[in-house]
Amino acid sequence: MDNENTVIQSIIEAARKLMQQYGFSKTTMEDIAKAAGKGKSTLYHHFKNKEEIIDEVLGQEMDSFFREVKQAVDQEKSLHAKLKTYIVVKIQSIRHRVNLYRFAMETDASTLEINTQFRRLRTRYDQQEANLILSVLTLGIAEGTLHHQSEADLAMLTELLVTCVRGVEMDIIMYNKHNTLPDKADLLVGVLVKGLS
Amino acid sequence: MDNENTVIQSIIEAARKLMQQYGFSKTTMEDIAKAAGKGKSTLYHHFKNKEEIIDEVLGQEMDSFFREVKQAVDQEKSLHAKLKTYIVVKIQSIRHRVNLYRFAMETDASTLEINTQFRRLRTRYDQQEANLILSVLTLGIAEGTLHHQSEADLAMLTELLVTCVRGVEMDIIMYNKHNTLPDKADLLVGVLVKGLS
Amino acid sequence: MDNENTVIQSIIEAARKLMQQYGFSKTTMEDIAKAAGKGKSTLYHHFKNKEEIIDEVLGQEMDSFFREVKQAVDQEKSLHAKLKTYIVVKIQSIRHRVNLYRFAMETDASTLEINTQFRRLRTRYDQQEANLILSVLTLGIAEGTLHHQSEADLAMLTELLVTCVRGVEMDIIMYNKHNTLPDKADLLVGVLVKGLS
Amino acid sequence: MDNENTVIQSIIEAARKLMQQYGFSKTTMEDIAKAAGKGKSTLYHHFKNKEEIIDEVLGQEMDSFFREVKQAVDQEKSLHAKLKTYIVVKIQSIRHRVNLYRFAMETDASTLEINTQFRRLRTRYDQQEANLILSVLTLGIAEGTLHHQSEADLAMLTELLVTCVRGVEMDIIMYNKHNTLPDKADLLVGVLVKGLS
DNA sequence: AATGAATGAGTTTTCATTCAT
DNA sequence: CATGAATGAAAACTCATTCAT
Repeated sequence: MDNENTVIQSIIEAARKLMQQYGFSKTTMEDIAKAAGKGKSTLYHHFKNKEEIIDEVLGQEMDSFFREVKQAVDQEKSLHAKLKTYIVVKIQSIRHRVNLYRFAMETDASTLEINTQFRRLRTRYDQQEANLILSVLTLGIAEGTLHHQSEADLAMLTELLVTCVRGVEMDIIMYNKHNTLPDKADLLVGVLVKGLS
Repeated sequence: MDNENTVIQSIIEAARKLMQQYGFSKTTMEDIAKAAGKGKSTLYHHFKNKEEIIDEVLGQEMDSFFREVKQAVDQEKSLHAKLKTYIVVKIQSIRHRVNLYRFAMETDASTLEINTQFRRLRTRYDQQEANLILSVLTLGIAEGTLHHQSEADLAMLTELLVTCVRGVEMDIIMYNKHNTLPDKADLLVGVLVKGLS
Repeated sequence: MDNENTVIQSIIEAARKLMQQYGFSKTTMEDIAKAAGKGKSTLYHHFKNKEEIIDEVLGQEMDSFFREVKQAVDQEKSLHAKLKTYIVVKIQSIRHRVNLYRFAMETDASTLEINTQFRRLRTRYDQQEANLILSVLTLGIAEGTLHHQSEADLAMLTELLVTCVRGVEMDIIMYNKHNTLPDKADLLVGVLVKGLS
Repeated sequence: MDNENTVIQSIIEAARKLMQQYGFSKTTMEDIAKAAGKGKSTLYHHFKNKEEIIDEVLGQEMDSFFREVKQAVDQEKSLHAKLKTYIVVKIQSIRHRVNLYRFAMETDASTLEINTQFRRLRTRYDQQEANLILSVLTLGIAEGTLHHQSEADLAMLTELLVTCVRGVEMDIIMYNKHNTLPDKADLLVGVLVKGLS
């Protein structure tokens, strides 16, 4: 039982490394098997097909991704610091996962099922993130940095903030522009906080 | 010669339609040939390979894309209106091109060359966009809505704005969340303008 | 020991159901194991290989098949009734076993051994059937419906009758034509009896 | 164009030989390609998939099969001779095609489409055969060997005859029992004609 | 200029069977 | 007895690209 998990985990581990480096479609079952030190057909003993491996890799990765971000944000005290940390750490975490992250886009008409599952994963993650940011903004209000807002407005602001940060993510993913990151994070937080206050 | 252009254009047209619908990798040379009413090997007479077709499709698409956005923005007068129009029209234009746009992500290690070319196209487009936004912001200063800024600061602001809008783009591309778009555009413009003033 | 038999029988039972539904080749060892509630490798404790399971399934099935037909024929009195019953019941019994029956044909060069074994089973069954029909014809002679015949002729007639009925079987197996069955059985029996008298 | 047919025909020819010898499922695309002196993927240039090759092989084979039988029957004059020839030649023709013929049975639940197409082929063949036998029986009536019959009865008799002969076919296909064939054909024809007169 | 023919190098998946515990 | 883990060998199918005409 413990062994079962070890084997499965070692396959996922191998898959994750390869997929991080080469992307999902370029990572073949053969590659994964070889990297895990197993026979190709052994993979099919533990997973129904490639899709199931991808799902597992993505699920684990997103969870650990969120944990990293949350932990870093939790350690900061002020609204400003928390928001900046959120942006910076999120981006840094993404940089190690660019290829996995790109997956969201590898979507074609024919891959609908993959995406269905992916969307589920993604939704779970987004929910967690929204909660995190919401609590940060609530703290900003308690702190006095932000005005008091209606619940609906807070939800909207949360969404807006996440949306803007997603723009920064994209700069990273698409252009590898991360040199100016801390400055841009500062500016973004400054503008948003001022704009929202 | 004129004929040559007609053929080439009909191939690109066919390729564009297919790629818009199914994405780049799922669109095969065979599909394109069939849709263009030509033999598969004919494509290779006019283009070196699939990559070259993709480049051409993307290039044309980006140009027309930029033209749409610029034209709409130019018709507005105030800073506020221009920015909102920029966001709204850009997003609308993207919606018709989601799969083409997604291309930026279909990247795997092995497809580096494609990306190199894509990056060139993308850079050209970004430059045009930056110029457009810069001129809008400059107008905002002339209008008195924004403070006067150093050239470096203006560049930074431009980039920030573009970055935030890219976040909205992503909401569309990844989640098809466009129902709240006009509201969100309003809010975003409001916050940014206030934050920047 | 008794337990051993229970396990074996439950495996065969599972195999039979699956093979009846999906045919021999499409029924995998995994399917059988799952249906029997056992591990895949457990099957190999009780049977040397898949072939041995097939043999057992076929053997049991043919025996029960013959028992059904014989029992029905024995209950009839006259030659005419017995022959008609023979055809009708045989066909009905086959209808529940179409996929098993089809097995005789799943033969490829590589499956020669399977067929060798199958031929043995089949021969045993055919012998029983020939005996049954022979006794029916003998009764027909005693009854006066048929002329007296030499032993060799009787054997030949038996074979002919079985052969013709096999044609009806095939109509069922290949075309599922069984709607006209009772009529055709009547006609066939009539023609044969008249032709033979 | 002529060349196209040559290539296609040579593929079918290769496929036919292999399938006649080894059966459909044991004949792989690779085998066919090798036998045709082509690359594996070339097959897919000319046929959509394995199924399409099988269909073509079967279609051609059935046509030539029917032609052989019809030609032989046409050469005979009397009802008796025609019927006997029908049986004997049909069986002989089948003997060269046993493995192809067996195909009808290679059916599993999953192979439904193949069978749909096969059923179409088979139906076409059966129709031709029924017409042939019908004309033979009509001749038997003209000849005075058979009583005059209603159209419906004639159809029924035709079907019965074909059905009985199918039994003989099966003896060949399943048991390779063809040594006693001519005698059995004589007997069968005798019994049927007497039974029908 | 146009194209039908050909293909190499992959890719996922299947399954009967063996082995270590 | 039982079984989870492992696998080799094969199979069907794909696709960008080249070549001869």
